[in-house]
Amino acid sequence: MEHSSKSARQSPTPDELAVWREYVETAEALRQALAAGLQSTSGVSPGDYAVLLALSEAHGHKLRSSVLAEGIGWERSRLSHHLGRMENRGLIRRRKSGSDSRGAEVELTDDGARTFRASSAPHLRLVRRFFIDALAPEDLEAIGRVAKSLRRHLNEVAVESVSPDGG
Amino acid sequence: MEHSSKSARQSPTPDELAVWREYVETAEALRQALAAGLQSTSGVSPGDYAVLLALSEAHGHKLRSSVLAEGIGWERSRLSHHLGRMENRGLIRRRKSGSDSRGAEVELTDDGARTFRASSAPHLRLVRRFFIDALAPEDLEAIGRVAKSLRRHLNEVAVESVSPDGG
DNA sequence: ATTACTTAATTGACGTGTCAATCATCAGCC
DNA sequence: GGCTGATGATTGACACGTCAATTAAGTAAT
Repeated sequence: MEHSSKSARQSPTPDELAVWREYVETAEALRQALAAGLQSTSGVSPGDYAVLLALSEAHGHKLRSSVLAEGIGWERSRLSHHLGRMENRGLIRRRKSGSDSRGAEVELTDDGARTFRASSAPHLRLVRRFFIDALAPEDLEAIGRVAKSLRRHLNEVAVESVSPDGG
Repeated sequence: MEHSSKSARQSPTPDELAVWREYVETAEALRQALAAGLQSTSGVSPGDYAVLLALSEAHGHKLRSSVLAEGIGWERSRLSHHLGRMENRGLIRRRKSGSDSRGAEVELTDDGARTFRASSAPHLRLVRRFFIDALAPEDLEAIGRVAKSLRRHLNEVAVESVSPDGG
């Protein structure tokens, strides 16, 4: 392997790093702007929104805890903590599942359903204003394509990191 | 204003929404992968890293608290909490500033400097592996360009949101 | 049926982030 | 000096996220 050849380089070049920083800071700003909007228009957090959305789309407005976790890509424990908080606010309800009584069924309350309906439209408007409206159609297409490929790459490389020669 | 004309539409189309979701999930996965890598290789969080980096680059390895906050784009209170934790771990030190004794000077300890040196290379390697290596050069360029424009747009629109007709 | 293993979910501890309230100091003014 | 208002930073309360440990219930082997 050649020293200083492109494939042997381990750290990003200054130019690459600049793009990385630009990306990270923008992603963070976007995340925060959306979270603030959601909070101020409807009093829900992004986490609340994800849970309410998934339950709203589910048959009978209820899901097994594990299925819900899988669906929104959360760790079990994170979901458990979050559901506890949402249950205290009356947005959802938990009950033991009939078929497998280890499992819990998470169910949207009427209040939760109402809250989701109220938060959805303002949230989507903000997604449009903050994200879609900023982008030319070809940029939007490019983002979708690049994000998909980034994610695939990330999964591949993440596997390596667990194996002996990975880090 | 025409109903259902493009400019009057408020919510994203399903296609636009799909790109948005792809983007959000990828950004989140990337964030998390980097954080986990940083944690496991050097025992520092992304927040720690940001603070250590800024102080490492500062003259005399020290900065006014407010300057540091500005530099890394954090709220004062967030920084204050974080510095408290870092001070407990011996990574930084705080002392009253001479010129304006409201202000605090934040100073990197030797241990903090060592920790940053140890964490920097592995972190940059991961940035390369997870981000740069996944992208064709023209994609990287596109990301930089799009991120910049997104951020500009976000700042403009955020201002409107504070004014009477904004939300 | 008891033992052992696995799986579903919760819990506790602790680091992180935000908001509002507070404390201390500085600057201008009388 | 002694107000007053702005500014730098901290604090407390509470929501959020991760990790490791735990509880509870299902499954398999003997």
